[in-house]
Parts: sequence; structure tokens; C-alpha cells
Amino acid sequence: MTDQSTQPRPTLEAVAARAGVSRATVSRVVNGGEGVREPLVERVRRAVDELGYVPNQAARSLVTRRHDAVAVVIAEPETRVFADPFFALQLRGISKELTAHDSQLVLLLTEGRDDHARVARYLAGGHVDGALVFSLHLDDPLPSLIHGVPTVYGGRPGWSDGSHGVVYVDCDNRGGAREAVRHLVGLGRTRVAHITGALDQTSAVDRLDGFRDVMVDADPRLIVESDFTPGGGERAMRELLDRRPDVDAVFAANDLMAVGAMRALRERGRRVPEDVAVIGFDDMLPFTEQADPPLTTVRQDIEEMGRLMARLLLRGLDRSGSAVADVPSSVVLPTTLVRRVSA
Amino acid sequence: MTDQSTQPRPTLEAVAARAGVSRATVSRVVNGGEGVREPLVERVRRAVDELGYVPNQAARSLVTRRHDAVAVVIAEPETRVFADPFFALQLRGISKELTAHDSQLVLLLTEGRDDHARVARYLAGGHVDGALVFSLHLDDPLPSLIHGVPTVYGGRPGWSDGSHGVVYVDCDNRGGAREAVRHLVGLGRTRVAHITGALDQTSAVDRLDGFRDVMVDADPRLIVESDFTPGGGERAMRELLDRRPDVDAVFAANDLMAVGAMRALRERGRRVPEDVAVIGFDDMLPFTEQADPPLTTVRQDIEEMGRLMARLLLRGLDRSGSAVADVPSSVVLPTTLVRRVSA
DNA sequence: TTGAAAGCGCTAACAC
DNA sequence: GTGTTAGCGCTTTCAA
Repeated sequence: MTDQSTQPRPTLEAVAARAGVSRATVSRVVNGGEGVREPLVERVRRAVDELGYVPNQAARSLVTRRHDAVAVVIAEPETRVFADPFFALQLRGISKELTAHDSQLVLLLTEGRDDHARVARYLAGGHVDGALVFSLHLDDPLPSLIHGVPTVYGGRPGWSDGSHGVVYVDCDNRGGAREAVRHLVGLGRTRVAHITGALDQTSAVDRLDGFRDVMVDADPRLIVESDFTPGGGERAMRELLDRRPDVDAVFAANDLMAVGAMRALRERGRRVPEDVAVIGFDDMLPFTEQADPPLTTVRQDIEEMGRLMARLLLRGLDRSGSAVADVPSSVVLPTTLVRRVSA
Repeated sequence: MTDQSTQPRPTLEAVAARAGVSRATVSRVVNGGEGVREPLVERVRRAVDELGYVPNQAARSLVTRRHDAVAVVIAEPETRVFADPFFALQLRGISKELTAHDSQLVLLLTEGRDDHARVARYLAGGHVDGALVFSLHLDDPLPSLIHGVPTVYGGRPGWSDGSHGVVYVDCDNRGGAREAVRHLVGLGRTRVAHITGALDQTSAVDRLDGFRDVMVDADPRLIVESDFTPGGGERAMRELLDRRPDVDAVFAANDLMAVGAMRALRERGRRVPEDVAVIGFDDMLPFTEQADPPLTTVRQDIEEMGRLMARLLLRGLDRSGSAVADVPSSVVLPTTLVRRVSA
């Protein structure tokens, strides 16, 4: 394996000796240099460089009780997470923000229920200053297992009634859905259908609510429950065509299902958007652009959501690492309609 | 923010007091219980449970110099990494393996050259026991900045001549490409073209080599350099059609470009696979399945690659955390041809 | 087999 | 302003 040299690294002590000062002074300089006279700062800096000194984080954490690290917990069974760049973009946003605050990102992927205890133990173990948790399912037991760690959730947690002081970041699923459906209506479509996502996730529920907000007395047959997958969208569309052959527009709860629906439509000889207009949600690139025809959809700024989650968490941590400086509240980001060809 | 209780956590001392033994004994039990008599083990275990004791990792690392953590470094500018589930799958494989070894995953995403120094410093800082690095570009300066940390690379590094003891895990890009091209030839195609990936990445170079292995004296006009993106594939295909209108098969260096190429073909009125057979690489789901027509491609087991990287790294770390137990060597995983409709 | 004691490298009072 | 000193919580000799 590359580079396994294990020469002992220099300590504060060594730097102090070299610079001819005390450990305390070196420590002060290394941590910002407040209250140390310029010439000394200079001498210490030089010694640090010459020795290639890097502080031992373990020793530091031991006394400060801070870790400069944040855990990101992602529930794995979510195949959806891996079927699109959602996850990667979210992480990128989080990473950027953490880096700007000199914090590390510890990634905890859970592979089913067994892992929950492991994650809970880790978080309780005080290895990190806080946690960012993606809890996608209504019945997810994980949140109840998390104690003693400041936490921000990604996506509105299903078990939250919004008042328990739970902090989360989400996009405006309901408002975005409304905008999508209004767009279809504005196109003159009157038989607008909805293919829902997996209804044990709040995003699916909220998008359905948004649909209903606009199509107040929609024929129940125009709503088909599905699961966020392309195959699910395809099946749902076929069922829709059987139930209501006169359907002239579909709002699918995500892009994957919208693409599946378009396959079903093509297979049945319907043209998109002439016969049936189709609109998705997420704006998952390059999937939406490469779709045939290119998909009109509701975009959410995923990276920004990640960044915001991290920012909210860090804001809640004061310099001592675990207490609370000011209590942030949840944030819901706006969505935007992206018009392409399908609707 | 949820749960900011900060009651001091119990220490070894507390457990020892409760169990009526010394700290040393508790430590032994917590670390496996070797050489402690059964009744005592039992008593200590109970005390641990009752107090909800969790070892302080910082204190432990301070003395053991092990961290039970591995860094995963991903060069970010790679938009490709975010355009498909590659990244996520790789992480999943890595995570599974690390979890099985009680190691944590510290994710380091780099956002351009400036970040390289930061990452190098972090790795040199001895925060982790080892690193898994995805170094995709030939001229990436990062590898040269990494010192003092056992490292395994994801994908054959471009600067490696294979003899410097560099350990990496890759798929058989060249062999997979050969298989793809042979398949096209087996279909009776005689004017087989290749759309390359970004040639500053070894995967692109190796796939091109594989193409050449089979099409030994291919018309140079049948090879177009591209960049792994759908748009690039589309442009490359148009150029190909201009240069050699009689082209009857295309091997694109990845699925994204293959899909772009199919768009260009459709636009020019060529049928796939009747007029031109198309084959991709990666088997990036659900992209390949949802393509029209469904894409024939070369599959690589991405998750397994991640798992293997982690396994190789951990194998190189003996119990003391930084020395080398046995020196692992690079691994190249086989690929498989997945026949769908496009070829 | 168990316990006592010496640190690991650092920060933060507290003196000077 | 700078140095001295006392731990942070744990592992690990070394004695008993």
C-alpha cells in the first residue's frame, strides 16, 4: 500500500522547544494567535512549519469535547436514493458548508433495521458534534433512537407534528405540486391525473395534497398510488388509461415515474404532449433532459438543501461544541417549474 | 434542534466504581474481556449497561493511535460522478465493508485544486487509519500530496506504471471494451465506430485500447474523442455520421454517451439497432433500461469494487492501526456484457 | 487474574 | 502577555 511511513509526528512540546516558548503559547498561536505578541507568533509559526506540526485531533477533542465532525445518516433501503443524483448533490451541499466551517463529514449508511442500533450507539457515543439525518419513511424508528445529539432532518419527518422543535429542511413539495397541476390546467387540460409516490414518505403525501389543492373534486380514478420507480410509473399509467381512457394530462410525483408513464403512453399510441401532457418532479438531470420528449418538471435545489441543513446544524452549535447558541427553525425551499416539451 | 441534552456521559471510572473493580479491569472487559474471570466480566457488563457507558473514542485514540476511521476522497469537479449512481454505489460497498470492521467513513469531497491542500493536510494529520482515493484524472496532483497514510485507489491511477506498489481496484475496462466490440462484430457489423470518454481518465484510455485490440486497422475517422456526457455523445455521433455515413455500429465509452448517440441517430433517421447497433459501458440503471431502445452495455460491479477497496485497505492495517500486516496488491474485476435491444 | 500508576497530546485556568 | 500546571478518559506496562 502506498506510503506507510510511521515516523512519530511532532508534538506541541517539540514545537515549543524549537521556538523557545511554552506549550501554552504554541497552543495559542495554533488556535488563532489571540493575545500573543507578534514576534513570538512569528517564531512559533516558523517552528510549526519547519517541523511540519499538525495538531493531534484526538488530544484536542479529549479536552475541548468538540470534534469538528458531523454525522450524515442515510437510510439505505431507499433505493430511490441511489437511483438518482439526489443523494450525491445533497452530500455535495453539505460537504461544502462543513468544509467552510472546518468540520468533517462522517457518513453513516444504514442497511436495514439492524443498523439503526449501531447508528444510535455511534451518535450517542459523542463522536460527532451533531447529525444530519435523512429519515424518509413515516414509520422509521431511527429518530426515536437518537438522543443527546443536535440533529437536523432532511425532508419533513413523518412523525413530526411540526411543533416538537424538530428542525428540518425540505422543498415546498405541496406548492410545487400545485404549480405543476395549475400549469396543466393552464394548458387547457381537464382530465388531469396524478401518479403518487410511495405514500409512506412525506414528500409523496405532500405532493398528493398539492394535487388535490388544485383538482379539488377530481375523479378518484384519476389518482393512482405508485412507488417512485419507473416501472411503477409505467404500470400506474396503464391502469390510468384503462380506468379513464380520456385522460389528457398526468402529474407524476417524480421524474422516474414520469418517464415510465411516457413509455406506457407511447406503447398505447398516445402522443406526448399532444394527446397527454406529462409533468414530473425533482428535475433529475440528465434523466429529464434526455427523456423523449424532454420532460417538463418541478425543480428543487437539492444542493442548496444540503448546504442549508449543515448551516442550520452548525448555527445551533456554539463554540463549546454541544450546547445551543440559538435555536434554528425549519426551512422550506421554493421550487420552480422547468418547461421542456412534455407539458 | 432536537435533543441537545448535555448530561456528562459516564466514564470508565464510574463503571469501575459501580462494578467494584479497577478501571483497568473495566477496560479489559470493554475491549473483549480477555483474561478476566467470568463473574467479574458479568459484573462489569451489567454496570456498563446500567450506566449506558460508551467509550470515549478521543481518549482511546490518544493512547492507541488508532482511529477506526477511513477517509474516502472524491475529486469533485467530476460531474460524471454526480450524473450517475456510480458514486453512491461505490460508497455503499465501502460503507458495508467498513461497518463490518467497526470503522467509520469520513467523506472528503474536493471542490477543485484549492481543496487538495486541505485534504492532504487532513490525511497527514493522522485523523484516519487510511484512505480510499478516487483519482480520476491523469494529471491529478492529489496523489503526490498524500503522505504517511496507507491508501488504496479507485480506478487505475494514470501516473502509475503499475510497479510503484500503488494499490488500486478497477474493472477490466480493456477486456470489457473488447467484448463489446467483438459482440458488434459478431452481429456482422463491419464499420464499427468508437466514441471515447475523456482521455485524461484511464478508464477512457483503456476502453479505447480495448476497441483497438479488436478493430486493429480501423479507419481513424471511426474514432471520435468525446467526454463521457450525453451532449458529447450526441455531437460525436453527428460527426461520425458526417465522416462515415456508412457506419453500422458504435461502441460508446459509457452509457450516457450511448444515449446521446442514439438521439443523434434518431434525429438523422437511422434506426437502432437495425441501421446502427449501439453499445455502451457501465450499465448505469435505470438509465440503460429506460433508454429507447433499451441499451446493450458492459456491466461492472460497482458496489463490489467499493467493497474490495475497503477490504484491501483494512487488510493492510494491522491491529496497531498504521503498520502493515500484509501487502495487498491491486485487483481488476471482470465485466459482463448485458444484452438488451440496441445491439 | 487484578490493580496501581504512568502517560498519550492537548487546552484552559490560574499565576506570574 | 506568557508560563505553569492540572487534568480530559483511556490503555498498558508492571507489580502484586
